[in-house]
Amino acid sequence: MPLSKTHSKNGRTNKGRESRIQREKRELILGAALEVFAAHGFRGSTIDQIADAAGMSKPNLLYYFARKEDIHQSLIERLMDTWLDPLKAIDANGDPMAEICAYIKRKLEISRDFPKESRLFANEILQGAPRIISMIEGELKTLVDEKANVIQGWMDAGKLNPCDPHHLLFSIWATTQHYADFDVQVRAVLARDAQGDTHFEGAATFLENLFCKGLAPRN
Amino acid sequence: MPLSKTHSKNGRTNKGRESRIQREKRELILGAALEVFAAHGFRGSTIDQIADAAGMSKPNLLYYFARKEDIHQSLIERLMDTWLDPLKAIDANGDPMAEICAYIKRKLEISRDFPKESRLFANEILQGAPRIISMIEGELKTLVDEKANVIQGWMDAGKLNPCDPHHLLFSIWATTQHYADFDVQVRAVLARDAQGDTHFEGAATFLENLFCKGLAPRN
Amino acid sequence: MPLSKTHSKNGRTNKGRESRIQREKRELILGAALEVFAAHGFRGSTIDQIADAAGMSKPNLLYYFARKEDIHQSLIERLMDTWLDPLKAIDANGDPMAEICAYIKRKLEISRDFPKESRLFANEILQGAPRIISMIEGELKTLVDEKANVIQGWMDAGKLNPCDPHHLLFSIWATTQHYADFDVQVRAVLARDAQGDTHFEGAATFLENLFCKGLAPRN
Amino acid sequence: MPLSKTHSKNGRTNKGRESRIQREKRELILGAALEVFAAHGFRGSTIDQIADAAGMSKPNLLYYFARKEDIHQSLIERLMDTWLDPLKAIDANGDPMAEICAYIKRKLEISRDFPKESRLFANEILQGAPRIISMIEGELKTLVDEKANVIQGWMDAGKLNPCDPHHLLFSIWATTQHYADFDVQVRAVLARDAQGDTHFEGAATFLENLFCKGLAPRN
DNA sequence: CATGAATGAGCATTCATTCAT
DNA sequence: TATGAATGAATGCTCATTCAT
Repeated sequence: MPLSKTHSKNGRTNKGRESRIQREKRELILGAALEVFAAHGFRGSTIDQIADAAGMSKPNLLYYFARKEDIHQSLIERLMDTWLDPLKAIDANGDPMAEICAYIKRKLEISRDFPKESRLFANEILQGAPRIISMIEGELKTLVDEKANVIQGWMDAGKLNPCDPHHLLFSIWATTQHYADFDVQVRAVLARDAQGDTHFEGAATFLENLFCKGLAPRN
Repeated sequence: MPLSKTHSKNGRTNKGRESRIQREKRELILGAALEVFAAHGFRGSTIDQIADAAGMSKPNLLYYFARKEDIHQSLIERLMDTWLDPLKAIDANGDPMAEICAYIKRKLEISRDFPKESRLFANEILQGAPRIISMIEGELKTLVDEKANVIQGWMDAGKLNPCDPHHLLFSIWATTQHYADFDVQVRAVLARDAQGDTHFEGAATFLENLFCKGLAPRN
Repeated sequence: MPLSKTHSKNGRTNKGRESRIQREKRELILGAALEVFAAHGFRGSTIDQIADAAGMSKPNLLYYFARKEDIHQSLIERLMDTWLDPLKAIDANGDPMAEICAYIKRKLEISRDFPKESRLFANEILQGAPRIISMIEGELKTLVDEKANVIQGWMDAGKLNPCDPHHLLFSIWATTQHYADFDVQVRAVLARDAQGDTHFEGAATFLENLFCKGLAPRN
Repeated sequence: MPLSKTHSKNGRTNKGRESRIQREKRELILGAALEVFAAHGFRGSTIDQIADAAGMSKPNLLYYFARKEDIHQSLIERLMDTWLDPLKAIDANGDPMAEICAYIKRKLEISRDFPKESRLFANEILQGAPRIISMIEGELKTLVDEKANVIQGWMDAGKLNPCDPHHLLFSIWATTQHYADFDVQVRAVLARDAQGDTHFEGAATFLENLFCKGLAPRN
């Protein structure tokens, strides 16, 4: 992760060496920023809010990240790993149904455990993905195409009911991320049934059933 | 005579009579605002952008809508109808599978034909739905509960494979709206296969298959 | 009273002929403007407020007075008459004490009956009298000097206790106008004793006593 | 650390500790603001004018006082002390005539030395005292009632010619403040006699005479 | 490292005034 | 006359960013 412009500008670049304290401060800021960005969007968030949430002064925050945009960029970048990992984990040699069910489960867990990350991502895509379009057209597309091939292979082998693998992935993304991105709506509609995160179990049951039924090969 | 606060302020409003020209201008503004709000969110949009998009001066725009928030409110209000209508159309006396398939189809058409509206809504929910939470907790929840009851009835009657009706609705919303809200990502991943709106047919086929299989009763 | 610029600009000047209707509308506007200007000052008042108070549209109001400043100017001009008249009425041939008491009484009546005019004047003076300084340095000063001479004459003749006639006039102005200009404060301090205008009687009694005692010649 | 809302917003205020520099800047601003507000009233004054007068940029000024209203409020608050102090100083155990004469003298000195404060106050009252009405109905009224009682006591004891103590106070206020509030008019009328502040001596002589005569008990 | 102070650019909104009908 | 519509110039305020210490 590159040091902020402030550093290089001062000619005091640490050449990759970052003290533990520095790293911790940057983590602190990123955590605060995630909270704020996920709640108000990029334009709707102010450096003041983030500095407040991080418990530091605005200029001090800007010492670690020279521009608001940089904080956002850092968040997005590390987000992409979280985002791609579950998909990467789909094992071409595993049992098709099990692999897909596991993927759904992992995605749902991410929605439950990292809803802010999900909303940050959704915000970014909604605005046209200005800052990550290249990553999407590159890394993500490559990975998706690869895994779609795997799934297609399974279908061709009669191990899965045939359908478009890309749309299958879209549906898994959509249904699982929905519980993070549309959280307020989900909770409002479920009302008292959605205290805490209990409704995630209902969601898991439902989605497993939906996709298993939909994908199980006819015998 | 304008409806905006600026004018009603003087208490000489014409009570709903609105000239054709006025109505057209207001439509023009709302169209431009939809474009802008959907792309940048409420806080990320400026009156200047909207005025530019509508081809008028900022003060002139404010002649029709006294505050930025008023424009947004107007859009949200008319959006809610578009949003609830398809759900309302689910007929308790219709054929269960047909009704649900038709609902999915309608929702998908909305994503194709009114993607900006969908993104406006998504933006709003993502930010915690500050301006529509009451509508969601009220009108929407009531309607959802009602239709969930209908679906539950169908399941109890053995006409549908039993599952949680609320999560079913969430999944339909998520999968269909995904094609509008995550449009850039969908197109980037599908690349040349997603020129125009052709991928919506693939989506329709896939979703129909998914939900039909998932819901078809075992006999 | 000159016609507004709008008229001359249009080349449709009525050459001093003003229809009854026109005159009435102008009166209507001036009345409304007096109310508004007295309450909020020149800069604090908007044409909208005045138009509202006058029950007409803003452009229509501006048809009669082309600029906000013109309305204010008209008010100030006619105010000066009201302002100078009581002073003019001091009769050099009258009984000194009676003349002065009558003057005080008239001034107090003006404060009671035309408080808005008084406040308009006070506002103008407070701001440095930008629009009427010439009138004050000219007409008013001349008149004051003249009457001060009359009073001085009375004193020289032993009919009044000698004192500075200018400061005497200032004190009469100050004490009487106070009940209009500082109306809120007077009422707040007197509280329930100042319902309606009843406290003006107390003021009259007090001031008559004060100035009579102060001016009565020692015998 | 600043006291203004902007800063307290983040909850990390230093609780009253204010650097010397800061205090000086705030004084600078208040001085400039007093000048401007006294001359144009609250609505008639712009932050730009004040910033200019204080020799700083508008945002910098807003760094010290987050809102225009805050500056005004600060001025009004410190004004109230200046305003009530002389009245408080009236000593129930002192010599009645001497006490009142001293009060008049103090009030006149305030008009001479703090004319802008007086005009600020007059401006506020003229506009209906929106921001200080509570202070007037509370603290001021209480104090006035108390001192009016003292004066009434003196009258009952035959030490002063009986009259309404409230109107007496009003008259003292009116006559003394007149030299600050109507300064332009006073100077214009006195013309060359009012160069500098020399006319304040004439005023003092006149007022002492007026009120002494008016209040001296008949023996 | 940390922060108080400063600022340019921007933004929503107001308002006097003009224009067209 | 009357008014709906339009606009340039403010005006209060925000905010990312910079500067100095």
